[in-house]
Amino acid sequence: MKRIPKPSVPKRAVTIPAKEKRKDSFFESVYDVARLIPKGRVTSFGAIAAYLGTKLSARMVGWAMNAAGAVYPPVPAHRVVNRNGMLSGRHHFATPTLMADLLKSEGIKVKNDTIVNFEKIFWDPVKELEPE
DNA sequence: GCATTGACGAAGG
DNA sequence: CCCTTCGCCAATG
Repeated sequence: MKRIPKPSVPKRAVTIPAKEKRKDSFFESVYDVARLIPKGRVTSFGAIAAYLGTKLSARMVGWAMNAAGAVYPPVPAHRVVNRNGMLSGRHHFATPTLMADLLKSEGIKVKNDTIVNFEKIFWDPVKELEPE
């Protein structure tokens, strides 16, 4: 059992626009969207950030993902890659190959640490998920 | 408390 | 077209 390096889950909401008070914290929103990613599909940090209205803070999404492995329920962080479709976060998994392996298990082809047909399986929360 | 970094992204040179 | 810089916000040193 590997010890999780502390969730460091922020108790406070980040600088989300007040109208987006749907979640208590920015991280929570990120996890929620990430869990909504259909199997065999992937999305990018920027897409999630854009859905949350903080597209300029795409880095925060990545940071949230870092803590994602410590939250519950587990977040399929392996389905989240950068805008390039590269497995930028694979190095943060238990093993460098875990992320690619998980993606392959879902039918996603990974070539040279990059998702094949990234644009085809790209899942954009802004498009797929309609604002209430 | 200030400086640096970070699973990003868009813009500028 | 490739490389560099800025922005964003939070965490860590």
